[in-house]
Amino acid sequence: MLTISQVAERTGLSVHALRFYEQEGILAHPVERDGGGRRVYTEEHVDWLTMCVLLRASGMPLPDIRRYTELVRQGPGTEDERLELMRAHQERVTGQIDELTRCLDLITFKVGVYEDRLADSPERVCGVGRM
Amino acid sequence: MLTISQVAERTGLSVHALRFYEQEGILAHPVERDGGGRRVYTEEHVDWLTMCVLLRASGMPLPDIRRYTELVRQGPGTEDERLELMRAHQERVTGQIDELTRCLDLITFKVGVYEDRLADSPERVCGVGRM
DNA sequence: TTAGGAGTTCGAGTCGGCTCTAGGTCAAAC
DNA sequence: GTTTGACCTAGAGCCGACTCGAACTCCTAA
Repeated sequence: MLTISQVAERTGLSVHALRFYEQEGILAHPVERDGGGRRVYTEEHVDWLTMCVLLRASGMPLPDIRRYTELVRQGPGTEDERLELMRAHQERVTGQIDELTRCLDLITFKVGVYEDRLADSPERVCGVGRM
Repeated sequence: MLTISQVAERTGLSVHALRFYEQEGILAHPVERDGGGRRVYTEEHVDWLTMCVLLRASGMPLPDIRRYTELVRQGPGTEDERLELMRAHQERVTGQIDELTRCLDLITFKVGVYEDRLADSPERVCGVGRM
């Protein structure tokens, strides 16, 4: 039994984002309301949202997360599509990691270049200049 | 001596993006114009832009790339700030890779879960259901 | 009983990074 | 000589994922 701000704190999402996610259908189980119409969350919601945060952090777009959420809501029998979704995302993420690793190589090379240049001539720099 | 569309093809940027980048000050050397006012690029531009594409692909924001470009334009004496910029970006990228790797662990776990579930009961799926 | 704080809805605004459109110029091919 | 296609500028539009604001309702505690 958690308030929206407690869930915000636990998940790292803002209260605005939490309402937005709910409206976007990014919750596997509906959020109850108390007498005054306020949202009442459970630990299950926190768990689900925590996973959503991870999916988002790895670049899964909201429409995909919504689709996945729908499949989970529909219950058993949708495992094949869930697997498909996750596999596709898995590939995207490995691809991203690969690309970032390639970029990192260049960046690390650049860092090395500047370190050397500055080590050689700490006062008046006289390197190649370009790039 | 290259036209904008040739540069677009070589760098993977659109012609729109190339004009936009120029306007944003993302070119270490100015682009010349022919008699008709058309941009004339050189291989050096392609090299520079290729690096910019890599920096963008690794999430460096345009303002940072612009700053880096300015420093290179200013020539020798700015190496310390260039190094600082690249080091900061290097850290961001390694951080990103770490985070993505953590996310990938969850995703791979999920994929495993669904593979097992589907392998156990290819016809009528009777798994736990939640998530 | 009233002030404060946390919650509500709905809709508008923001931001980065392009992308696209309109309206025009120019050189070459037909 | 006109049509085609690539180029130009300036500025508007788009997209995703929030973020923020206004105007309101509650509950609680002084």
